[in-house]
Amino acid sequence: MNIAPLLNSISKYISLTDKEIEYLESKVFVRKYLKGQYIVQQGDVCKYECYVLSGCTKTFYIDKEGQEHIIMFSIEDWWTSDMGSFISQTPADFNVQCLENSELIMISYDVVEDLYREIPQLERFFRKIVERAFVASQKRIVRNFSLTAKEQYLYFREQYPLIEQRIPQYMIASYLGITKEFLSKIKSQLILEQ
Amino acid sequence: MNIAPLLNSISKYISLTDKEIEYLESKVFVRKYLKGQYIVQQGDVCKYECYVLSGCTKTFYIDKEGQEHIIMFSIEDWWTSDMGSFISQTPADFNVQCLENSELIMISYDVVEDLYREIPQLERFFRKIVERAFVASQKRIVRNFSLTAKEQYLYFREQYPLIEQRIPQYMIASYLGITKEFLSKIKSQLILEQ
DNA sequence: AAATGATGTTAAACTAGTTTAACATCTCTT
DNA sequence: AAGAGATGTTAAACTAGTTTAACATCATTT
Repeated sequence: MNIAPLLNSISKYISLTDKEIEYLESKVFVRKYLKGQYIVQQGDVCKYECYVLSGCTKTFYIDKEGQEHIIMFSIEDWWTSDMGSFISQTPADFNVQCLENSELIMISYDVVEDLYREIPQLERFFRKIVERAFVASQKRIVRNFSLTAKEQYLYFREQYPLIEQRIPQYMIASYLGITKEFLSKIKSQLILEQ
Repeated sequence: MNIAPLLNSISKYISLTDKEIEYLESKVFVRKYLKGQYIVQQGDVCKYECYVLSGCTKTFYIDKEGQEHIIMFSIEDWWTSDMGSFISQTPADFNVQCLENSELIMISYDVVEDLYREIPQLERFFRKIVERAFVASQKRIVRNFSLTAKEQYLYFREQYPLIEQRIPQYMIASYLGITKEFLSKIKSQLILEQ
């Protein structure tokens, strides 16, 4: 089982003993998903926090008009789940679906308390991970408030060049909160400008 | 020094020994601000995480056109700061200003590591606080995506009735991401409807 | 190579929310 | 009680982004 990328990621914030690494390894598992498969479904209780080893996922919800809205993408070395559902074990607001064949490290709700008890430092690691996620989320709200759709697209392209290449345009439009037609218009404007 | 409300809030997630409470008490302090005073200023490094004992604050930023955008309000029993600035000790994106005379418990960046070392459980407490803040922030993004301005206003009114009464309408408009003129229009529509 | 389904483009008509500007009301200070 | 400053309202002209609908392109399957 190859959890090395996760251990490497953890080691940026805390250092674990060999025993702790062994314990962590014994409590998590790796799971493969095919393109199109769901990791979390809206309405189900989210049982896992997932670390992406390879592949790509989208987190989205379907609104009352049946429209899909993409909240985030996750690629290698990112975390994904429906945190609201996970922490309170209530029905998920979001779906998480694989956009490519993917390999994830799964941390179950059933073991996460054991992990925190045996490896108290993990509490710190996840605190820091969530702090960063919160800051990123606030910054996204700021961008929504003060940037035009075109500016938001340029920001996305600059910030996540790797993601843009792997994902169809209409999903990027959904992530930006605009229609695919309008994104298409923005792109043709940008081509004319340069 | 009255930190009882904070201790009460902490006790919902973890339990502290008398010694730990004493240590916590020795490391934090209470500070009073007058209406209009700034707790954090855009561009400065945010030195504190603040727990609101009494009063009310707004967190906002000024965009490149000089427009103010309100990110959040904080009242009794809420936390406030510029977390992005605090965790990485870099210049703040946000201002935090008091809308009423306020009393805050201040936790300095200089002592927060001591606190985590002496009271490891606090790591858990803050992890949970930030998890909730992150979930709330994601839900706000969802509302921005799928609700009209009127629906967002109704949600705000239902969710934070206490805040609405304490704050001028134009700040609520700013929080919702709309102009004060349009909020005024929404309100007159709502009056006609009922 | 034809057919199918998924993705992307273009353009016209439309709408939610903005801008501008004038005016109304309220509260605090003197 | 008069004036000033902050807050709130109304309405007309405007614009960023949506909707609808038709068509273009590309990859995959048969």
